[in-house]
Amino acid sequence: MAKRKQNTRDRDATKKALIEAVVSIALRDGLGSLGVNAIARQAGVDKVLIYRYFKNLDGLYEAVCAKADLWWNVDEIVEQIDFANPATALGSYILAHRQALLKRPLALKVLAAEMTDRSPFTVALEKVREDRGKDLSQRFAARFPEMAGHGAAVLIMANLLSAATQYLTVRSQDIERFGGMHIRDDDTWIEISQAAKNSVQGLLAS
Amino acid sequence: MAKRKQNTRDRDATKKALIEAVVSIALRDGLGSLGVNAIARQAGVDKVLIYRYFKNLDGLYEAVCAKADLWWNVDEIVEQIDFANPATALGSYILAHRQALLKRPLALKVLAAEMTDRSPFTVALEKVREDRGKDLSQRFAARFPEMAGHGAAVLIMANLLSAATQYLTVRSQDIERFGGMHIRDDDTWIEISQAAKNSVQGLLAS
DNA sequence: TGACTATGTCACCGTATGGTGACATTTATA
DNA sequence: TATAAATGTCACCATACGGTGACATAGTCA
Repeated sequence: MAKRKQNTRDRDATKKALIEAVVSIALRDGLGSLGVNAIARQAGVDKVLIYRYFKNLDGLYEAVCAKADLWWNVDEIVEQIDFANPATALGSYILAHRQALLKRPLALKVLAAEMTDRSPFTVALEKVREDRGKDLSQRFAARFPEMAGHGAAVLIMANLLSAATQYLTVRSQDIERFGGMHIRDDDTWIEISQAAKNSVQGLLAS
Repeated sequence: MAKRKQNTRDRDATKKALIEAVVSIALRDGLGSLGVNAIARQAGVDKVLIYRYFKNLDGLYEAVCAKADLWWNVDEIVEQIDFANPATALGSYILAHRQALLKRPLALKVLAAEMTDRSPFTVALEKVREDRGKDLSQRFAARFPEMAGHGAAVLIMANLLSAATQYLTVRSQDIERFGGMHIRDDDTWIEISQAAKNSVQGLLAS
């Protein structure tokens, strides 16, 4: 279990071991299982060093957040979006959003934990998510000025579909089906993307 | 804090006090704060009675689930739905779904907790939710046979919108906004319902 | 009444937690 | 080289947890 540290006295290495221990426990058992004792044990280090080097558990958590990429980069999303028209863009965004989340298991754990607890992890996620969200929606608005004419309906649908994608992607880590849909299958998500595209298309045609 | 029980020796009253203590703690602090000591303290009863009368914490939880209504009744939803056409039906379902959840704060807590933990609460919720969901979708299918012609797209959109409603309603207990939408305002949800209705209408027209 | 059960109180155990102070040893500085 | 700081180990504290056995008292039934 414990990554034994030999006699090496290296502050940076110890801090790194602690940070990695946090991530490893969070991924294995969830953020709820984090604690000084468990983290120190996992890092193979005395727990007192957490207080010495990070002052707090929260200080350690903040250090983890600073090193982890908790959310997608806008460019990473944009380059997977088909900007042919607003509808196809939104359909492909769903798939890109889901893939970006799946690439970040820590983000999935934080998204799950933020439903019940507030921690440095969740506040860090809130912040970066809000920034990226605004950035992305601005890029959408810039490419599709015609969307403004249709009121807020398209924006609302985008938010709804984004929320659903987030929720179902997190849940798909634990459950197989939601309302009959096999939310772990890529095929299902292609159908979801298509249905969303067609819906928004109908919305714009009206 | 502790609801003092006087000298009354009444097994049923004690069991009731324990059950109510579970609910009260769950609503105040979340399911994660439940434990023998806290529950017994809240009920003003010795913790050993939990083991005597319910065998386990899980036994007590199951008793709580048996008495609580963790999910909406289908009739309660159906009577608020406008079955004029599939699109308006789905739009009104969103509002009915949200209202039914808001009426059940314990359901909201369980929905939040099931993201990170599995407990008798979450399995009970899973079961009743699945049953009611199937029932409701059958009623939809019976009233709108024309939906079958449009493939699974409408069903998929119904599931997505249901997931989004569930997620955003739970989150609205803790946060004010999601992607710029004020998810606590009833006005916002009317707009959401309208956007969803128009989307599905467009989907059926295509 | 007497015996027995049901109900409830209390003290206690082992374990784990978050947190702190005292000590040892390595490294760097004067 | 002598001194001080940095790094790490260890023992310990108070608290809370889940869980159990021993005991007191109220109700019930023969």
